[in-house]
Amino acid sequence: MEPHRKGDLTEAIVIAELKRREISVSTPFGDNERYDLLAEDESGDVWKLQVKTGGFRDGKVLFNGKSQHTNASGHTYEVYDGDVDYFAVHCDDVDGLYLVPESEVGSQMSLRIADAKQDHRTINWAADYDFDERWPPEPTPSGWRDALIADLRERGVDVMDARGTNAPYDVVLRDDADTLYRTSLRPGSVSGERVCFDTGKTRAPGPETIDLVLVRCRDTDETYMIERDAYDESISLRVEPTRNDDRRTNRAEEHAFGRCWPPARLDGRPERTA
DNA sequence: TCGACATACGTCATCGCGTA
DNA sequence: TACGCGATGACGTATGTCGA
Repeated sequence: MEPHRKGDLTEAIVIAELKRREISVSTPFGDNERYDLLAEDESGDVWKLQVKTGGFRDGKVLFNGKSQHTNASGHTYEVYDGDVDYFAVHCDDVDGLYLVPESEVGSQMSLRIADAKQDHRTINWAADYDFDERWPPEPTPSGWRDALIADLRERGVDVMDARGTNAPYDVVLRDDADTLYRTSLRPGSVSGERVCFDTGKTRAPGPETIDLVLVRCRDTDETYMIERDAYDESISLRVEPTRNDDRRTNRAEEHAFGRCWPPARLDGRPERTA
């Protein structure tokens, strides 16, 4: 099978495997993201997965931890380097699904299934990376949600935590004028010069239930604020200016929380006061 | 319309290094 | 010294965008 189709087939298989385990899966729109899937665990954390086809050779499942591009000077290779959280590796030959942290993968990795002729401490045993053993992943050590809420309170923002309720938002923010804002909190990262985050469309918290989205970007160490009705299904915030500046371009710096808070009165909404 | 260049994908070979 | 892993890079494929 031609490689590109094989990659698509593996992606389809992984999606099916995740759905079979009742894991919520989203796929990025278009072909411009470095990750293949977004998977959400039971706690609501969203993980960027890069699907890889594993080849079975010499008792090992082999896969590459880099992407390859072609440019004028020939082929170039790029490691994911934080652009994804985990590799979801599927090997058709052994019908195995493995979850490997991006940080543990260099340009290539092999997961040993068969016994080696020689015991070696560098051997990566496939059983240690079995998907069912590894899912759900460990929460991010920083506890980005708590850190974000603490940061907001440090800025003097009144934050009411809505976790544990059935509310479609994570927190409610109150400004100095006692106006309340139903707010969704999202982790974000920089990919392709844009701040990427799960826009939440899979869980359908639209403008009718959410006023603001706060994105905590680990790469820029910045919190961005977006009014929910500023986009329909998705929005991207450019970290670097484009060559041809366009007024439609959403610049990340213009959404920095410190610059945007408190929000302008949301048009067409009844004023909500405490 | 077409070529250049960009985004992806997997396979394979070779080499260096660490370890038993 | 043999073995095993990881790094590197050449090679093949498909598809989309953009400008001449």
